[in-house]
Order: sequence, then C-alpha cells, then structure tokens
Amino acid sequence: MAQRFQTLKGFRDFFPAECAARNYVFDVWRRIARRYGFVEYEGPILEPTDLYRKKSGDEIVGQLFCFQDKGDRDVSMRPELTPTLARMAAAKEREFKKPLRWFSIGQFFRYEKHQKGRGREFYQFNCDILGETSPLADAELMALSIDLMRELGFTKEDFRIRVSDRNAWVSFATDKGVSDGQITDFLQIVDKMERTPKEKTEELLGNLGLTLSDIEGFIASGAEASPALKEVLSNLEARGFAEYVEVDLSIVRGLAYYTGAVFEIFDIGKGMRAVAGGGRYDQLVGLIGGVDMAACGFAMGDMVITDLIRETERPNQLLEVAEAFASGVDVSIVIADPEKQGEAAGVVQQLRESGLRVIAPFSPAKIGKQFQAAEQAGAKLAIVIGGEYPELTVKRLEDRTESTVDVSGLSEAVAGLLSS
RNA sequence: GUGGCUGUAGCUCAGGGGUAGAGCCCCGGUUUGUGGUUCCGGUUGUCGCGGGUUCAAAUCCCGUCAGCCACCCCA
Repeated sequence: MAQRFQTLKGFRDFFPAECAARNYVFDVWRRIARRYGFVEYEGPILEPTDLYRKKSGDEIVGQLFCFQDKGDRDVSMRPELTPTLARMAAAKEREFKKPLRWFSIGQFFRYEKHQKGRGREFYQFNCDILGETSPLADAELMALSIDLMRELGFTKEDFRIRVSDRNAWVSFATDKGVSDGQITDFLQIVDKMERTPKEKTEELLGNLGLTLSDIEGFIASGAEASPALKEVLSNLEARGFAEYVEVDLSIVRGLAYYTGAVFEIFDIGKGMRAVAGGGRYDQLVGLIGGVDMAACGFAMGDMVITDLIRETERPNQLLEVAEAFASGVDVSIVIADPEKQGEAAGVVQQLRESGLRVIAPFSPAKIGKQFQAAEQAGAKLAIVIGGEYPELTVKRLEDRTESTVDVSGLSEAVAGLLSS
C-alpha cells in the first residue's frame, strides 16, 4: 500500500478556498497600510538563532524551529519580524528620511503545540513607525489597526482597542521605591494579575513593598497617569475613534522590551481574544542594530482574525463575497460543434486580451455537461460557439437570458452584460 | 509539559458482541444544441493501528498513534 503523507503537525495546506480567504485578509492589510502611507518590505525567512536570543534570551530557543545548517551554523525559521526589522533599519539608518512607515506581510514559524488560533506556521501583518518619538505615532498605529478592523467589517459591537502605558507603570513603581532591578518582575506580576489568585498577587507585591490596593488605585486612575496616553486619546478622539478605545492600565503585555504606550485589539464577543497587539520599543533597534532609533509597531496574525471573521456576520459576508470572486470566472465557453475548436480558441484569446477571466473545455462533451461545468466554475456568462459561427449565443447564467451576437462585436457585448 | 473529547465510505455522521449503513459528493443514463431544484442506476471501506478477552470484536479491555479542545506559554 502506498505511503500516505500528511502535513507536518501544525502546518497548513491552503486549498483554493482557504487560499482565497487568506488573500482577502492580506488584501485588506495591504490596502489599509498603504492608505496610511506605509511602504512594504520583507526580510529573510531564515535567520541566525542568535538574533532571537539577543532579543528574547535563551528560553526562546524552545519555541523556535531551529537547526544546524550544512555549514554548521545555528539557524532558525523566523518566529517574528521585529528583530529583522531592527537590523534592517539600523543597517541603512542614514539612507532613509525619518520617520519610516513600514509594513510587511510574511510567514512565521514557532515550535508550539497546535490549537485553535495557533499553529506552527502562520502569517503576520507587521506595521512599524521608526525614528519618531511623538505619541502621535503611537496614535497613528492604533488608528490604523482600528481602520483595519472596520475595513474587515467589524463594528464597535465587536472589538475594542485597549491602551496602556508601561512608562506610567515604571514611574509608579519608582515612586513607590521599587528598585530598577525589580521593575521587570513587578511588571510581570501586574501582567499576570488577572489570572493569578489575589492572595498570591498580594504576597508577590508585598515582597516589593507594595499592596494590591496601591495597584488597583493606580489602574483606576486611567489616562491621568500618563501624559502620553492623554495625547494619544485626544488624537484618536479627534479622528472620531473614541468609541473604539478603552484605557486599561492592567494591560502591560508580557514583553520586556516595550518602553511606552502599549495596546491590544480585543474581541469583545464570546472569544475575548487578543487579535493584535503592539507598542513602543525605543531601545530595541539600539540593542539589535547598535543605532539608537525610537520605534513603535504592532502585529496581527492571520489565524485568530480569520476565525473571528468567520464567527461574525458582517465580516463573514464580506469574506464570502471575496471568496466567490476568487473562485469564479467571467466567461465559460460552450463548444456546441467540435469542428469549431479553432474558432473557439480565437474567441477565448480575444476575450482574455480584453482582461476577462475565460475558460473553455479541453475535451468534447455534451452541451448540458458544458453548461453544468460553466455553472460550477462560477462563470457569469456562457458563450455558445457552434455551426452558426460567426454568430454566437451569449447566455447570462444567473437569469438564463440569452442573446445572439456577431463575433466582431463580442467584446463590447460581453463587457455590457458583465457590468449590468 | 498537563488534562478532556473524538477516530466507521472522498465529506458529514449513524450503528454498539454474530464478519457494515444513511445523506452529500462523484460517475452513467433519462435528454444526439442549453445547467443549477426531476427520476433511475452505479463505484467507494483491512470500522486509526497493535495486542488481549470470546466460538465470534467495528462493538468489551489494554496500549499506541492521530486529530480537536482547554490549561501552561504566547515575541
């Protein structure tokens, strides 16, 4: 018996329907990024493992698809784009006028257990502004992420953007006498507060000389705690985006490298999932590339957002329209008389040169079968080529109306029928 | 890494000790130049794999593998 192959665990086949859905999401990502004046870039899929160690420490290696290449170099399939971006931006720092507005759509790999919304292979949209310290750059990214969601068909009933500021936490902790060396630990405690029993949190805070009510009081102070956040908020409000925004200081995001405003796009339906996240990371380009450059950015993965689209009525309708278009053609040729193969080929070429999507049968078949094939191919029109050539029959499959047209006037007639 | 659920036709699934079923899909005909919603007929399975109990296992037991889901983690 032949050996049966499957995809590797956590890897994905994209059959045409899934590929259409993926490309639809890509199209929206790209369209909105361009609307904000961002330009697309790309980096290598394989990088030295040290690039990721440098950013995230040795623990990261357990989550990497890494191996020794034939030159015995320690390499990894990229798990994220930010270190690559930092390297690229630093390498040609002087060639680009600041600020840089860069986006990328790429494939990433993490050695994790496969589950809903998470695989070992996924696509991610990355959007970053480099060389700009103003909080208005942070606001621009947040606005972009909101517009992305709106373009996908989501409304304020579906999502919120939750914003916070790590700087505000650092100031708070410093005022309370937490030493510099303990600040990372402190932020970890805050980050995990929602999922940790109160007693445990009290105990951990106690070790740092703090109490839970100190923390709760600070979270309650909201935007008052951060001048940067106030600026971000008033800017988003001026754009008419206030209804999408929620200040929530309890969002810290696990990453150690964030240095200012941080935010998450959050599904407020049943899932309560984070679908995108990002923030300011002013030190990272210096750490990776040796050139100090302020930066902020965010990323959105394809898996969670696609799940959410399918679960939400309006976004799913938009996706289905895109899928139907991707899987269809404009014209399917019906060859009623096999002697007219050659004439049919000429017609096909004429229509294709006018930009239409056209298919024709490869083998002779009954008329009925050919119409069935046209229907199943998602064609809008069927053109019957038979003994009457150069007279042709053009049939609209949707309402089954048909008309006859001379081949010399075909392109115009077809264009008219397709646009009506 | 931990736990739960599920593995039966290409797909969705039913059956629950006596060597397999439905619907969909697919193919052919009904219809020798007109399709989607007619009707008729047809193909398809080592019932995930290995072992055990039994006269007899798809069915019960043990193991294993795979998939899904949740936890941990999440750049």
